[in-house]
Amino acid sequence: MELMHVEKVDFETALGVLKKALISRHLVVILGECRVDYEGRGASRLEPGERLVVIKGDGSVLVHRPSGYSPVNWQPPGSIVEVTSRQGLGLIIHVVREKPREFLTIVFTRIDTLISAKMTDIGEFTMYLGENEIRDILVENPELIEKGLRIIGVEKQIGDGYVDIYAEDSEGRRVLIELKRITATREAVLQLYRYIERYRNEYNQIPRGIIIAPAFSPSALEAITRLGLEYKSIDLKQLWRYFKKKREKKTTLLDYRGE
Amino acid sequence: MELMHVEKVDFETALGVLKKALISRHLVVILGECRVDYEGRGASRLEPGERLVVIKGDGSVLVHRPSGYSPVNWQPPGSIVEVTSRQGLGLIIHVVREKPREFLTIVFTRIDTLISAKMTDIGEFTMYLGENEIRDILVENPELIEKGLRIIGVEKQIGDGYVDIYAEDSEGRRVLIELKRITATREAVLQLYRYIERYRNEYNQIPRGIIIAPAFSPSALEAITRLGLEYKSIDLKQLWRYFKKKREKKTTLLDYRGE
DNA sequence: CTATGCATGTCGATA
DNA sequence: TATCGACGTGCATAG
Repeated sequence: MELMHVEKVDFETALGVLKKALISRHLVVILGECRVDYEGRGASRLEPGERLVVIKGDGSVLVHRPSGYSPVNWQPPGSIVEVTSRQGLGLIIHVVREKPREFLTIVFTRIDTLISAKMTDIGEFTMYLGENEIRDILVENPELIEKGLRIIGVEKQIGDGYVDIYAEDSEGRRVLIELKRITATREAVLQLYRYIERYRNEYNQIPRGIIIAPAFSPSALEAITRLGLEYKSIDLKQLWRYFKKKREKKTTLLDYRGE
Repeated sequence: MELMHVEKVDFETALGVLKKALISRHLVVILGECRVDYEGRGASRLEPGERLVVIKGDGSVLVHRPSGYSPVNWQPPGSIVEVTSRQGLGLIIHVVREKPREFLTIVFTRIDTLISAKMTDIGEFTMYLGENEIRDILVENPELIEKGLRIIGVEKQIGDGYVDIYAEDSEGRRVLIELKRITATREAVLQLYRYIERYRNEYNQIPRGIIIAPAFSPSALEAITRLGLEYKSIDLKQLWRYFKKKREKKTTLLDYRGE
C-alpha cells in the first residue's frame, strides 16, 4: 500500500497532498475539525466539530462523527470532488453529485491528520449459505428441485458414505441427490455415481441420480452425460431469499413460544 | 484532538495501541490488509485485500473497500469489540452484536497505519428549510396557517419594510403574517406590530397580525398577548414533507417539459 | 435509461 | 422493548 501521511499541517500543504491524491484517485482519510453544509434533495448544516472524512477514489465521500454507524453527511460514488484553501482560513472540499444535483461542502478549520493511500483490493466478497442450509431449504421446498418430488430423508447412509438427499419422484422412482454449494466438479459426479452403484447393489433397483449445484464444470457435465445422471442448477440468490423467510418464521415462532 | 499514530507496525505493538484505544473509547482508523468473516442475519466472506477499518467509541465498526459508498461489512453501535493477536500471524478483531446475535471477524495480515483519536464533536446537526422555502410552502398550503385563509401576496411593502405574507381571512379581514424559521423572540413580535401600526395609518383599518414560528420565547408570547396579536406554531418536520412532495412534483414537471 | 423491490438495511418515534 | 414508517435511503436487477 502506497501511503502518504501528514500531521498537524497547514492548509496549503494539506491542499497539495489532497490534490495529488484526488488526481491519483487514492483513498483519503482526514481527521480534523470541520463544518459541513449540504443542499440537494434535502438541506442540512453541521456545526463545527471533530470528524473523520473519507474520500474514495470513485468519488464517494463520507463524513463520520465519532459515533454512529451511518455518516452524518455523504456523497455517493461518481461525485466530483474539488478542493481549495482560503489563505490559511481553512481547507474547503466541494463535492458535487450530478443526478440529482446535490452539493456537499466541507470546511476544515483544523487538520490533525491527512492520509492518502493507494489501495488495491481484489478480494472477492460473497454472501453465502452453507451446504447444510442449502440442503434444508431444498428439503423444505422440494419443488425447487423437481415438481412432485417427495423427500424421504437426508444424509442417508449408503455403504460407507452419505448421500445428501434421498427422495422419490412423482412416478415412484427413488432419487439420490448430491449437493454442492460451489461449482460441481467431476469428482462430485463420480461420488454420486458410486452411491448409485452401491444403492443398486444393496436394493437391487436403479435409482435416478441428480447432482445439484450453482454451476458445473465442463468435465462434470461430460461425466454426468456419460454416466446417465442428471443435473439441476440452483440460484443461490433465490435460496438466500428462502433462507431469510425461513429464519424470520423461526424467530417469530421462538418469540411466540418464549412468551 | 488527542492523537496516537503508528505505521508499519508489528501486531503486538498494534494490539497494545488498539486495546488502549478501545478502553478509552477512542475512534480507531486502520489501513491494512485483512480478510473478513460475518455471520448473523446473513453470512459473508471477504477474501484478503487492502481495506479501511473504522472502530468508533460506541462500538460501531465499519469495513470499507477502496470504493463504494457503503461498508462491505459492519457492525452497529453497541457492539462489543475485542482484539487479539496470534503470534505475529495477524491481528484479529472480533465484533459481537447481541440482538440479533451477529459476529464479525476481521483478520489483519498487515497493518500499514493505525490511528487512535480522541474526538469531541458537539456540533449540532440540522436538516433545514430556509425562510423562503417555508414561506412558499405556506403560501401554497394556506390551510396550514388557518382554514379559509386566502393569500394576497408575499413580501408586501409596508412603510420601509416588508411583511412576509399578506392575506385575507374567511371573514374578509386583512391579515399580516410574520414568519420565523427559528424560535420567535420579542423582537420579531415587535417588528410585526410596527407593520400593523403602519398598515393602520396607511389603509385606515386594523388588520390581524399573526406570527408564525416553530417555537416562541416567553417574552415573545407575553408581547403577543399584550399587543393583541396572534401566533401559530409550525411543525418543521411536516413542512419538510410538503417540501419534498413539492420538489418531486417540480422535478416531474421539469422532466415532462424537457421531453 | 427509468422503475421496482430488497437490505446483515439503519434510525427514530411510538405504544 | 417490539413495531412502524421514513430515509438526502443505497443498490441491483428488470424492462
